[in-house]
This record gives sequence, C-alpha cells and structure tokens, in this order.
Amino acid sequence: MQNLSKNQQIIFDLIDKSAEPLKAYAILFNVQKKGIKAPLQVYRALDKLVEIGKIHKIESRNAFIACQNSSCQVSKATAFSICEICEKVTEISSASLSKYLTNFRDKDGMKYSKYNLEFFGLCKKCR
Amino acid sequence: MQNLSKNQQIIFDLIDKSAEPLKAYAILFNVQKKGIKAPLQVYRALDKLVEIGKIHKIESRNAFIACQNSSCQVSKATAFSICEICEKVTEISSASLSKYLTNFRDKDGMKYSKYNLEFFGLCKKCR
DNA sequence: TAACACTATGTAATAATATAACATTTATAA
DNA sequence: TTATAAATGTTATATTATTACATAGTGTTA
Repeated sequence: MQNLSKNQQIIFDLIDKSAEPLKAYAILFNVQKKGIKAPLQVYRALDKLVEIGKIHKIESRNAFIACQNSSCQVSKATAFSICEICEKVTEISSASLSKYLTNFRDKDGMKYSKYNLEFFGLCKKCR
Repeated sequence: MQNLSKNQQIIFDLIDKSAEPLKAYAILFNVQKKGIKAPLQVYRALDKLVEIGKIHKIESRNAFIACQNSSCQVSKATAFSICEICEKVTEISSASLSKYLTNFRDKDGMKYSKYNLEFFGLCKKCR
C-alpha cells in the first residue's frame, strides 16, 4: 500500500464519499475548485487508482466507484450489480462467486488472470 | 427471429465476417461506400443488433462482435475471453458457467435478469 | 551532494465515442 | 387504407479519452 499523490487523493476522496459511480467529467467539474483543471489530470489519477485497486471502473457505464471490499488490493476479480432503473451499483463480495470465476477454465484449459462481471436487474427499491 | 433492415444487414454482415471485434467508427468507415454516411446510422443499427442478440458489445473495448452461440437469441447472458496482448476476443459458451451465473443470487437474494462477464488473460499464441 | 530514474503534474490540442433533435420514408398490421 | 411502429437521413453537438510536450517533485544510490 502506497500513499496517494495530491491529485490522486483529491479524486479518490470524491469518489469514495459518493453514493453513486462518478463519471470522469463529473469528477473534473467537482475538483476544478481544487485546482484540477484538465481532463487528463483526472484520467491520470483514475488510471492509477484503478491500477492499485482503490477504485473500479464500471465498464458498461463509463463510471468509477471506490472499492467496497478490501480497499487496498489490486482489482483482478470484480463483480457488480447494477440496477437498470436507478443505476445504483453495488460491488458484489461473494467468496463462492470469486472462487468459481477465479478457477474457471475454458474449453482449451485457458486460465484467466483477471475478470470483470456486471449483473443487471432491478434493485429492492425499484422492483 | 425477424429480418434485418438494409442498414442492419450491411452492418451485421461486416461484423459477422470480421475476425476481430469492430469499433463503431471503423464500421462507419467500412460501410460508407454502401451509403451509410453518419455515425448515428451505425449506432442505430448496432443498438438494434445488440437488442435482438445478433451481436454483442465488448464493453471494455467499445467494440462489437457477432454472436458466436445461438445466433438469434437475445443476449442476456454473455461471457468473453479477451487476450490482453493480441486483443483476440472469444465468446465463451459454457453451460456450467451460464448456469452458475444465471442462478446466482446475492446476499439479499436478488436475482438478475442479465449479466456480462469479461475474462482477461493471454491466448494460446501470446503465451 | 550530484546524478539518475521514476512518478506525478500542468497545459493545449485533438481524437474517439456517442447522442439529441428534427424531417422523412418504409414496413406492418388492424 | 389508414394508422402505427420501425427505420432512415442529416446536421449538429455532447461525452469520453488520448497525444504530445514541458516541467516539477520524490526517492535512490554512488
């Protein structure tokens, strides 16, 4: 676990306290008052935060959420549930699921070093 | 199973005969000689083709491939393997995997209507 | 300390991906 | 056939992400 740089910390804090996934330009808008002016500054911090596992990208939404599991681990195995109405996203933390997927091999016996799974449905409130 | 419209057919044929996933603007470039001139024409056809399950979107790559399984089904349960070097993408067709994921319920007992899974690793050639 | 490598930052420009809005045409079905 | 839905055409614009280049900070080690 390493310390975050100034921009990384500003952007992580914003994402971490957000109730929903944040998009890059929404982040940019929010941190402009803190001196982060350009998209690239945001994307660079996001890249690093994803790399070290502090945040995850929700690929189907182009948005970022803070890791809700063991917050300092590299993200090699991620699973999320996404409500198609309210867009609430929750990180799924299921030992059996991650075990199943981590050990999954395809027909050729290929084993994977990483996966990302996104489930879609309706959350409790929206059902 | 319904017939495809003109634009849908042109774009599906292109994707179907492609060895790798195609991006929207690569598709646009390729079909301009057939009279499809604007991005929106491409995106509309792509949306429809995804909706009816003829193609899938690889979310982490913003690219589209033809369905390699039962080609006329709605895509509610998709899984892909992606080589991080050559970017080869293969649709995974595993009954046990799809059964496991289709029946997966989270801690709240929530069941999902759809999922998308992307595995990352190195393909045979690149290993 | 100086020299080096590495990481992070700042800035401008631009590329790549995707949608809004509006008008028209074609296909389908009652 | 007339109404309805689906698809098309076109322009403009919004959103997401990267290239290129210059500078500054951080940590190591000789």
